[in-house]
Amino acid sequence: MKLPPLVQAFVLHFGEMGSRWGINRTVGQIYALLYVSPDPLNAEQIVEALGVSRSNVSMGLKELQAWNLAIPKHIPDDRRDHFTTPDDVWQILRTLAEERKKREVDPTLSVLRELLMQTPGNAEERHAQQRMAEMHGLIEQLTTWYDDVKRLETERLASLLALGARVTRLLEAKDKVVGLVRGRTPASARES
Amino acid sequence: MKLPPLVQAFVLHFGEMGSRWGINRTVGQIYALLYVSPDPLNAEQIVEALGVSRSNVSMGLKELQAWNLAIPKHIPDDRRDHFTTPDDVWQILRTLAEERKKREVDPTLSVLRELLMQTPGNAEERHAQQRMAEMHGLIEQLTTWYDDVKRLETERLASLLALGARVTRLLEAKDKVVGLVRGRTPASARES
DNA sequence: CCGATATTTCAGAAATTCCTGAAATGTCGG
DNA sequence: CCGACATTTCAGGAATTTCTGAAATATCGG
Repeated sequence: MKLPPLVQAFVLHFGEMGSRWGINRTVGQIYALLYVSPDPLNAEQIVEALGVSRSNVSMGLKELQAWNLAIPKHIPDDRRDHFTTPDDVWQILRTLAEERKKREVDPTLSVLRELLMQTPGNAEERHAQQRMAEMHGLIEQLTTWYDDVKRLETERLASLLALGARVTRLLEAKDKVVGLVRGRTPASARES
Repeated sequence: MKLPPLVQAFVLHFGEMGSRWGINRTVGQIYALLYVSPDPLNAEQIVEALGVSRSNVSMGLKELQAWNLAIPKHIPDDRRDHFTTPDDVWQILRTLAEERKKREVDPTLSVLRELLMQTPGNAEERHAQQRMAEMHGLIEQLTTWYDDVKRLETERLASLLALGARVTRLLEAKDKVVGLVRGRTPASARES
């Protein structure tokens, strides 16, 4: 691996973290490399930069594409595929959340739903089902919130984050002013 | 493994999902079993229920304790350690978020900080550092938000979620009424 | 259709992670 | 301190995942 020290450190770190994130080292490194590269890279360049096999890069790119974390950029007069990462980090965040939900949450939700349909055979099962219902309720609420938030464009999402928990304090005031808001700005009131 | 069908299905599912969550099958199964059990279980009971080795259970319990997802309950007149999961699912969510942040986010944040301190040697490194700065900014904002929200007690967190993205619409109204709110509720106005 | 180039597939080697049984260690009542 | 029981440690075998090189497939200009 021959890369500028700064880039190399970044790439190696992502390789290491990869395992904690459920992706393998090579995939993490490829992502990191594409992320900091000024221009799209082709597979051969990645091979040279990372010192891994061509086929490994091919598989890694395929996985990154499945995650929507690497996107092919066609370069004129060049048959080879070139790849970048989406450039808006907020978009990346959304993508990551979406994919992780799909892989890590949805299957559990569907299993829980199925198990909650069944009739418990005894007290032990009844208690288990009760606990499953609690978990199901939590996950449903989280995914509902997520579905709600994920459509926000970057700017609003950022300001929502910036507001953070202070929202709840604003909420305390909400009841006091909501009727007033409705009266003055019918358009925004309809949306709330 | 001899368990009521409902429990068994739940336990097996958590075992399968374990790998996607960065924990191993046994740990996932132990957690699931404790989660649905009406009473705390000791290691030997877990061995019987899951059909894995005693030492495996010992290691699994150790890991779950490190995650704060299994807590020892002392049972009078019994030398053996018994374990449960925290019972409030919202608390579990907080714990999970905290631990994942610690393992998956904090190390990256610290690497990024370090790399951003260094002086880039050329245009390529300068660009890389620029991208790292973007990522750093995003993560910082997320963790700030998280630190802000994590202290909320269950009830408020739930209502914050229930509100979801509708908050932003409320925000639009905020500017229009903020002076009014200030006049009526000085405390909440200071915070907005 | 051919030759040149690019990419993918895939069997098995390499690396890593998981799990077990045996031994070591810890803890308690007496 | 001893003996009974409970738990932890850990070396190495088992299982899984990752990676490679070779072969197969795809794509293009001519």
